[in-house]
Amino acid sequence: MDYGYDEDLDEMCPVCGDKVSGYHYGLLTCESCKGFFKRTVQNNKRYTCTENQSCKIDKTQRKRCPYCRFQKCLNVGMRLEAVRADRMRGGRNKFGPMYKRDRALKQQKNALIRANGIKLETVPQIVPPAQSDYVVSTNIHTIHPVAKNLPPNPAPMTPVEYDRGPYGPPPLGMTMPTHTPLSSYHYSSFQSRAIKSEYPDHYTNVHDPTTVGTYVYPEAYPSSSPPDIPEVILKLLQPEPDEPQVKARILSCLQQEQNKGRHEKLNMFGLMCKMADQTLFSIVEWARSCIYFKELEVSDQVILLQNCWSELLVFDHIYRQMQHSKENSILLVTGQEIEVSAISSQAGSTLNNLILRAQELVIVLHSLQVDRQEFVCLKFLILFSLDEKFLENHSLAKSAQEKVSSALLEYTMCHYPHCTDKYRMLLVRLAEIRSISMQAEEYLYHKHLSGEVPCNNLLIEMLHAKRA
DNA sequence: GTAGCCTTGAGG
DNA sequence: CCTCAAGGCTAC
Repeated sequence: MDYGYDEDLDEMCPVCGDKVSGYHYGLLTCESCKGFFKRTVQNNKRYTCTENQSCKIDKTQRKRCPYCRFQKCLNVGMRLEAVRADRMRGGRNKFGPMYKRDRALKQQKNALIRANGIKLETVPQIVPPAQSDYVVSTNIHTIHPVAKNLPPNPAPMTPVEYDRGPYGPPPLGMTMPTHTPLSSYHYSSFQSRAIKSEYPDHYTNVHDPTTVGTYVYPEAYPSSSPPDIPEVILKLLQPEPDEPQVKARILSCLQQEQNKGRHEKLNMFGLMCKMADQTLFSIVEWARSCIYFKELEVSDQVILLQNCWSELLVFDHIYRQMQHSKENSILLVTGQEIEVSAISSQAGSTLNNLILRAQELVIVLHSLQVDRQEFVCLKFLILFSLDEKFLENHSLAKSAQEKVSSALLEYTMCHYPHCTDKYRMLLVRLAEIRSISMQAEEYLYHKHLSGEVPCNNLLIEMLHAKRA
């Protein structure tokens, strides 16, 4: 049957621009990128980029940086699942119907061009897994969670999702060449954070707060009587970003995104990624103007941020929900509200579990009456959660961490005398934030591998940096 | 390691 | 049968 295949073959490989030789691993690519992708996945190869992970990949330079080439393969939508774990030759895989549909679309487009001489928008190569949890309105102000009644997907195959893909759970060994097992994760040695399991044994691993109080901190209280709020905390409060300003900036950024061409528009999940991406920019800005942190060498700043970016995002989310004070809905950084029930009916089990865990933590922290002063301290302690090796060589960071810990202890004892163990209870919760953020990273990584995270996303850069 | 060509084999 | 997207082979 003629699918207009000749026209397809005139196309350029989305990875390197070379001539396409057919559908390979989910989309039309050239023979060399097909082979490269196969070798990489089959042999579980791990590359590193000697530049800054943004090398240009074209026909002449594609050999120079396999790291960026493979990233581009994933970004344009090549599918790890299409590389067979059993190496069986021949036959057909489940992408067949998708390829067929894509051909039909292209044929339709070509027929229209021939008939009308109209130059149409490019028909995208196989719509990347667009199974959105939500239907995205064209206007960011009117994002609404929508039930299943909307767009019936004409594709015979539902797109792959981490939670409930059509092939069952993804064969991790095969599909995640850069996967780092959670168990090999570096845990901080810092006080309550010296926790080995994902679900920490609360309290048993917690540093005795009384010993923290024995530190001497000449800078913290320079004058006679202790002030109402320790000076360190006052300094931590200063670089706090202006909420409305951040809100406006992110909102306008998302609006800009939605005003792009039709095919570049993001689905709900994509928008959420963009939102988190922009929030992360604000977090980095905050860190850079943060006392002690700004005095560190840039390379050390990078190490710290790479270590804790997802925790800071989770904590930012949680603190927003604490102020929001509505158990049944989630407040976004843009000021929009989404009903939890609407999310849970649409999202997969992993995302639901993440939201649930975060909401539970919101309740706990709410009952602990965490205030803004404590919030900034905890944020700082997350930022300075270091592993043993780092700590040994960075006395400045170590003393900063101790100063803030001490200030937090003083503050809680002074302002919440009825809640005798508040300091320790707060630190214990940092471990839960760590655990949630790690689960979130895994989730995001799977979403990224299935091509659902928009390109040029800081979150993904951070993920890769951490896994490298 | 790369990339062009070859072989395979389920599904149409 | 034929198709074509998998994996395999091998000169470079």
